[in-house]
Amino acid sequence: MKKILDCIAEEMRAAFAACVYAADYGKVTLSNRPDLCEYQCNGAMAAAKAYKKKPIEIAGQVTAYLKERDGQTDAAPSMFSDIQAVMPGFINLRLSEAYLARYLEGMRLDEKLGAEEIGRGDTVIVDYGGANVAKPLHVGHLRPAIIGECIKRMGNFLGYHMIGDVHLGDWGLQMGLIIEELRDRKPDLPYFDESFTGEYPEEAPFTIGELEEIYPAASARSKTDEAFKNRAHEATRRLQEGYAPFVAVWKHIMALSLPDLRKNYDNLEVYFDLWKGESDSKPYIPELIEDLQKKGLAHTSEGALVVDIAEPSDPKELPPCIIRKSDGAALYATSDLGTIMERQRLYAPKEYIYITDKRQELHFIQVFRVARKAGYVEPETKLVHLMFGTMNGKDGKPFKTRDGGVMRLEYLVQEINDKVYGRIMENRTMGEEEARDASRIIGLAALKYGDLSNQVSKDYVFDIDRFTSFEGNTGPYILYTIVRIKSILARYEESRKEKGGQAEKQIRPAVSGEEKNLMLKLAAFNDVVETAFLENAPHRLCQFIYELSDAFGSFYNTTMILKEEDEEKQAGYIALITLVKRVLETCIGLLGFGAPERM
RNA sequence: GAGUCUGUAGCUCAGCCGGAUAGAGCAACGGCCUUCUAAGCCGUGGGUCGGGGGUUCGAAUCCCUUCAGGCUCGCCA
Repeated sequence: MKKILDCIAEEMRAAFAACVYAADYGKVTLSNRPDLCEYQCNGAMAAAKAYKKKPIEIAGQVTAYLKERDGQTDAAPSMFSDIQAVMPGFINLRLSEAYLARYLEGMRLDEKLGAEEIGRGDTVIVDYGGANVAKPLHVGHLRPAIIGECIKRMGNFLGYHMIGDVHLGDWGLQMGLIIEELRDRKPDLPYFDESFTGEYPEEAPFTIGELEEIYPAASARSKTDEAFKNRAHEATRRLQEGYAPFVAVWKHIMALSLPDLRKNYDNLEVYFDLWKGESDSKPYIPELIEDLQKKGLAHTSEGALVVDIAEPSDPKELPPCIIRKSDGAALYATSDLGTIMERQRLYAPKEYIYITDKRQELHFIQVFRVARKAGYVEPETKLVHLMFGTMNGKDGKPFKTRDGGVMRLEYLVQEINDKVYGRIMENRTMGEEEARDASRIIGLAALKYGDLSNQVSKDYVFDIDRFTSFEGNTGPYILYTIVRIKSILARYEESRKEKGGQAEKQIRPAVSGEEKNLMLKLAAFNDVVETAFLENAPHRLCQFIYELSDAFGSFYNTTMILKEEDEEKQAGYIALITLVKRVLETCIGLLGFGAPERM
């Protein structure tokens, strides 16, 4: 469906054109003065300069034309209930109730609620997750997972073919660190016996628990123990070369880690289409390096193989992209470039979206420039680095546990669920099992909404108490709105069974200000989803459903739906709140969570 | 040091490709439950949009400058 703003703008453009002004001045926006109007056009003021007239004069002409023409074109209801030219040159508009009802009826009958499939099946790779194997998910993995999942769902909804890749960190230095730490702890393992020729055991010689302890220990040690660090680099290089014993250890690590990571992502309702990792770029690396050399892009510098990416227009000269270290090992940029080669061959995406911490900005500038210079992507392929800000604690510093450590995601999720459970039990009578289920659903909403309602690129304060609050602009508040609608609809259906009656459920023109306001909000849905996706801005979707919930709250408070005696009117209300429910449920689905039956 | 991002109510945040009186939520205060979930709704108070210049009929928004903070600046990812 055409967006409501475009419908109005079309009329406005025609009016400007008919008054012999450029149609482009007929741009319409949502009003920022709801007390004066619902939509506004400021084009007359912009046109005033170009045509050397007073803005109000132009606004007056356009307004007069619109008033004359509106509603006379065909059998359709007239679009406006009020059109006014106001000093200095605003054109203020109100939509007619009949027109608005007809628009919403169109939405109601549309499976996609009026959203257009702008994606046309284009493939988009979303690289999010970025978990490291051998390391439990911690709070640092939360933002990419939540944001990426939302971007992916929005894209799919809009008709793109979104491919989400977890893209594990499974090929870098951390593997070397683990191998060497393991050697020191269990030197008798056959992997460390150069002369061993037998079969390596199928069972891993360590548990997931040990692994989770080994990595941080090794990582800390490498910062003070130079010799150990060098061994880790050497082990990393040998693993990348395919040294069989290390590959065997690597396979053990993968086998233990993957199910654990998957379980944790499942708990967050984050689902990847691909479980690839940096190691999958391995087959492409020799070719990558050879090609970069052949094209004359790569050269040796300080012992490493680098590609210059600096451009004269850069405000500061950027360092070259290192694709092979002086010890011969591959690194981050190498695997990302190899991965691009693979993705081009397997999926040929129209767009790549990488979701990482903003500290990686330079890395992606480098990788993107190399990919373009070497022609690994089409010139028109979009390469997007969606970078997110830091998740801070209430003190404004990066979020830590009470004792200053990094918090495991599992524990964080558990803490939130417990808080929500506590709140449910204070206020509601609900069985233990139902309350537990509900607190999982509500907890996830609290967590995701708390994150997504902030602008992606900015740092934000992660405040569990605020997020799990059931009041104000929170996930639980949105769910509460949905639950109340469900409750009304269930009661309505029950009473239909008893009394019969079959008034047609269709959207009727608003009879109150609250109802109209609710309808106006609903009408913005397709515009909002599209903008939220195109701008990679989930917070817009959050803001929208908050405003929609708020508008529903006012309507709910002033309109007794189940007590309404006029059956047709009541059926109209039911159609309207059913639509509100569908829009809200669709939006939270895109944000990545669902609603319980009761709360 | 250079580059870059951020600075809006006591707190947490919207608004930022220029438009009318800068919006929410929390916290504070005051109303509304014999009626669909009051985890709700309605209202009140609260602002030098970090400071200073400039462009413009009009600036939180664009430009310059300055202060404060974050992040980045070749072999980690």
